Amino acid sequence: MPNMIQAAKAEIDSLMRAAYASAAAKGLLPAGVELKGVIEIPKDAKLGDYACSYAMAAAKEMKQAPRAIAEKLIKELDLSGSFFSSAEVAGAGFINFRLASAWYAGVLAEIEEKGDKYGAVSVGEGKKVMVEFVSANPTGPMHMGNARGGVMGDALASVLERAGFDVWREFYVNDAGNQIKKFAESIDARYRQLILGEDAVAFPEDGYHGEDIKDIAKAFFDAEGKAYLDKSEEERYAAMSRFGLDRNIPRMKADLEKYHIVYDRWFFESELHDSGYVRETVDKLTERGWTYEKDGALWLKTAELQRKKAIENGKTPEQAEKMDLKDDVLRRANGFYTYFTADIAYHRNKLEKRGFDYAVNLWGADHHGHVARLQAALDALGLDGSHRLIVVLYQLVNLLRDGEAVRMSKRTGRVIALADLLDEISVDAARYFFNAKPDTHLDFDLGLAVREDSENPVYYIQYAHARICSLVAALASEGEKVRAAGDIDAALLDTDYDHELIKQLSLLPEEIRLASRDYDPSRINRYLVELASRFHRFYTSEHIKGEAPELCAARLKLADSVRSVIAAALGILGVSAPVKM
RNA sequence: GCGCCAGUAGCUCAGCAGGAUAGAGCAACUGCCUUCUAAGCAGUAGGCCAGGGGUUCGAAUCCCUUCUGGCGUGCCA
Repeated sequence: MPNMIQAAKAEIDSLMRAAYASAAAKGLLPAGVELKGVIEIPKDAKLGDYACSYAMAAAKEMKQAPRAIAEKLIKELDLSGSFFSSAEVAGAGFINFRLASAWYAGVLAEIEEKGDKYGAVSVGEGKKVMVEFVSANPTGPMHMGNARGGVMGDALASVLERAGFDVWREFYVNDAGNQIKKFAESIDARYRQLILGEDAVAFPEDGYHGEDIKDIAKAFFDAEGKAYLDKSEEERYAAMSRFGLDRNIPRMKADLEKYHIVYDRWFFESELHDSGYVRETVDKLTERGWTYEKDGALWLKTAELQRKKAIENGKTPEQAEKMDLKDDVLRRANGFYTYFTADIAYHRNKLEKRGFDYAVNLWGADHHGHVARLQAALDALGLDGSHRLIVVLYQLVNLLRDGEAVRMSKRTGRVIALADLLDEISVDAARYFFNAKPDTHLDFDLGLAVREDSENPVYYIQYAHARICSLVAALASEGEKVRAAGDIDAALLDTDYDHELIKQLSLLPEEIRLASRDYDPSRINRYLVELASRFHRFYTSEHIKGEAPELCAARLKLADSVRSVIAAALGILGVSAPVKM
């Protein structure tokens, strides 16, 4: 069932076609021209509620001035029984339509019918999409960038769900490879320092220097005593990395759950190695002729693949030749696979083995160099990575307090950790503020996030919701319940405030469609601020309680619809909708 | 060098599947609570959309180019 925006646009299209057929039949306009152009909502509501550019687009082919065509078409327009009360020619040849009360009533009815599912659209067609986000190294505590990625990933997943995709949330745990080796070496060094003294054991140059490593070593010592002092390096590393991961991963889960982020699965990189899937993936690339051996290592021809891709994307062969590209190592001379190789295998696992139509990843912007080559590698496997792997890059977070940069955490003397942030601000504020437009640096101001006034958009939105809840409760206690959409007279909602508010309500499905198209859930933030703003304006200028019964009922219904839509949209962002403030 | 992203009001940003006079919030000033939450509302101001070319009825939006900033360019992850 189409939403009210689609319904309005579809109706304008058919009205215009009927008008053109009629005008052509009378010989007023040349026949046989295919009508095209856009039907849109004008930026300035004074111009009209919907605008149609068909007359302008047809001007050339009809060999008439756009305004003249528009005048002829409008004479043939029959608006009776439609969603529109009037139409007029304006500007260079626009035809502007004015909505009638039946359409406004339709919006309220749709909101009532869909409830907290209002805004859902079906562009996803049930396709399976995996959203992989955060995927922080399990070798230490998470930081602000992870918080942003977590909040954005979770909100994006929700947006895609509302857009009709079959969504799966996943955390990729890098529990194999070089950094785990460093992790184990670091714990081992701290463990032995604990027993033998700090000076007796050298700490690895490129090890993890954080206090958390000492804590892990201490816990390991408490559990095992000196038993591991004399064991082989291999045994020590295996036991310590296992011990460290078993301690860190549940903490990461707990930290993310504080932000109300829950995954369908935590996928372990080691699984890909242990099952032979990484090797099998490399073999497949070799079979297809995309690898070669050099200096004892196995290489992937990523340069050639990326040039091919660049040419497909419209670059000239000369430009592609000029690109400074290098091939990548899949298997090092020491026999170990690189992180890149495991990543290729992981994405093959997503797209091929597990049958996801799309893999959406949220990465910090510093990883942007990997996007093209991972896509290229998946292309080489015949998986169309250029289209099925979508990477959303987000810039890092600058933490500010009242305009000044915050670098240190008071508690640890180090960069503020994910979990500590919630000591200062609410989950709602974190979820709202981190969900900003991904491709710009985010200045996150702790002072602003805790402010309780109009400068803080979270409170502004939540306040609108609470205001309505309190209004509904006050009227209910006087026996005035919110009526069903069919039982109010929508024609009484006839002020500009009413109309602007209802039109904003009608926009949520469109916002969700665009947010999913652009992989940008922050559209919902902006939508909510605008909705709250229009509600506050309506509320200030129009009374509800004490008005004539029918008017009171109509306005109450409108307010309650706003309440429902705010709650639904906040729900997508994972922000609460308080009943009282 | 090459690649990706960004450059719109003093600040933070919308608008970028081409449409009408380029928007909002903040900061500044002025008003509004004897009826539903003032955590709210109303009003005043600010611009060569980084520069230059092109495409067309029409460009902040598309193309080319120059400049500025961020990031990347490992047998690291």
